[in-house]
Amino acid sequence: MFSIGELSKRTGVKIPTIRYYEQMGLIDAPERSEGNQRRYSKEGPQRLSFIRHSRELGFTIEDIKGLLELSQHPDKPCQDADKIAVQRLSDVRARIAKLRRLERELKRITACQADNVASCAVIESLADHGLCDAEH
Amino acid sequence: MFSIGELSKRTGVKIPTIRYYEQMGLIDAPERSEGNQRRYSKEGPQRLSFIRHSRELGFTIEDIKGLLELSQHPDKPCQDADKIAVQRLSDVRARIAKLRRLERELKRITACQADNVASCAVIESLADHGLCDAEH
DNA sequence: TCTTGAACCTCTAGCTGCTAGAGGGATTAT
DNA sequence: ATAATCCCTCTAGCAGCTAGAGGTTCAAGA
Repeated sequence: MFSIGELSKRTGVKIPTIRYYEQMGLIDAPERSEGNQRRYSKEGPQRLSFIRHSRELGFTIEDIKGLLELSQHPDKPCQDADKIAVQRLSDVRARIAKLRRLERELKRITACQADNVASCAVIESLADHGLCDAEH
Repeated sequence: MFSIGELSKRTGVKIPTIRYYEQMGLIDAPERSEGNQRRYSKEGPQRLSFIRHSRELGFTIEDIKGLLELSQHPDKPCQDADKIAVQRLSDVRARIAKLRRLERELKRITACQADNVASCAVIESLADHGLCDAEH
């Protein structure tokens, strides 16, 4: 049995965020002390770490709800979980591709040698999308 | 002189977004018709395209304010503009690096061959951060 | 000229995923 | 017993829009 502050320290999830997750239904409302303070058992950190890790990987709250639901039913086929992860993977790849294009353009832009804004590549490039290498 | 709908079509920026930019001070409040509707002149699309392009490159509204300010003063040195762009470039690179790590982990996770959730790598990996290749 | 329907207006509230603060009560160590 | 530190709920705020309500204006056809 430990407090929310303790749970926060163990998992690296901030206190208001823990309460937020509780409100969003990601974690069950824990028991309370006499004085109405949250008291977590040892399952607390596990579930919260799962959530934290998933969030770091970019899963949405809704995704995580689905994954948690699944993990409560160990006999279900894991295709659903896989589907969510595959979707995430393709999101991530798309974002990487897009950022690479941006990187290329920003690199070009920042190679600016002009002395003043009138002929500055940064401003010019932003004004004229037609100069871009790629679409975005 | 054209309407906000026309401006929206020409620039690809949605109507409420244009009004939002006006409110945020990115674009000047345009003239109005007799009946209080916005009427833009040919400078409208230029500035808005600049903004749109900048947003696509991930510049914040505040960044763009700075860049627009600069572009109004063509005799200023362009170091400031360059600084903003360089900062963006390093942001983008950091984001790419982070996403690459996520991609690697998701790829590993989605190679799940199990039949049911009990031994599914997706769930397991998310539960146990210790299995990660990298930090995040 | 009148009428219709599309486009426009302002204002408010909602989205995601938290985070910060106010104003108060509980717990813990000394 | 008291002080320091924690915790409680509730509300509001962040970015960058987006959606809706409820009402007005515009432009084109009859």
